[in-house]
Amino acid sequence: MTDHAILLKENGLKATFQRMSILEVIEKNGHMSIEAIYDEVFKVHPSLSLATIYKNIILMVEKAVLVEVPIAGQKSKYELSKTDHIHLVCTECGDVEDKPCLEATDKVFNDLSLQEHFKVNKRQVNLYGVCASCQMKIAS
Amino acid sequence: MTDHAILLKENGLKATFQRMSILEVIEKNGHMSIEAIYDEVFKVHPSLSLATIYKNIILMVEKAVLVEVPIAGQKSKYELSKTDHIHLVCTECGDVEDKPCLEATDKVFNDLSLQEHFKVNKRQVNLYGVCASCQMKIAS
DNA sequence: CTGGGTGCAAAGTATTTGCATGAAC
DNA sequence: GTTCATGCAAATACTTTGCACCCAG
Repeated sequence: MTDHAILLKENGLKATFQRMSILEVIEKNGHMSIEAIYDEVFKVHPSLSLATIYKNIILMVEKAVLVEVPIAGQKSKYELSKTDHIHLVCTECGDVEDKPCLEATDKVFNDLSLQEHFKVNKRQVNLYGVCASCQMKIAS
Repeated sequence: MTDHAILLKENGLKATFQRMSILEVIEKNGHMSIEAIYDEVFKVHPSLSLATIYKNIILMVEKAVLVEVPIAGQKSKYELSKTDHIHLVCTECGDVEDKPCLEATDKVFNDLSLQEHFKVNKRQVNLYGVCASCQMKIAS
């Protein structure tokens, strides 16, 4: 049984071929929009319908198998749940990279949580800018 | 001439009644979805069309009069451009509060910008949790 | 005046739903 | 076998566009 099958089972979901394919393409690409997931999964399983993608993304986000990454100026992308990190969003090509979350920020956010009578459960940090590869394209 | 009119002019936009109304309701409410903006502006100016809201939001985001605030599990909200801050997003009622951005995080992000060959232009920090007022509702 | 802005209605996308069929366990 | 998931097609919701008319500068 594959890791993805186990992950699904642990969350009370049947390990269908469709779900496994979705998790595979997201794992391979890191962060993907619904449309991009569909295009990729379609290559492997052409009969898979877009409705199935929608239903499963919603379900897997509810079960916390996936996380929605909302991004200014784009449709949301989805990633596998993993330890906290920062998103570097390139405003030229739209790509998203992960950076480890630094301890310093951890502490700041935790303090804030205590101060504010606001019980923080999750955080999302997006830094928007231009990635190395797009900087080079622009320069040339 | 009002502040909003000046703000629009400075960015090369005519100060129409519609645009002024949009800015007013956003200023009053802090963070609003397209739908919410429409509902509020409609009260003042019932002939205003949703298409006009869309056209103007897009325009004002381009001109940096407004900022899109993308939020997991909701449609994006829009706020007036202002100094950097953190968003506390309540996952119960959907409301968004601002908190000043702490110097400590500032420094961390700036350092990261230098390290990473990634030119950061803008940042967005969302902390998701339960606001004080919803915590009380849940408890009772 | 005149150019840009608005409102309307229609077109285009994106997302959700209901239901008959099919697959996982 | 049962239960839950899928695929399809239709419905709904969201967003954009084109164009005739109107208003701010």
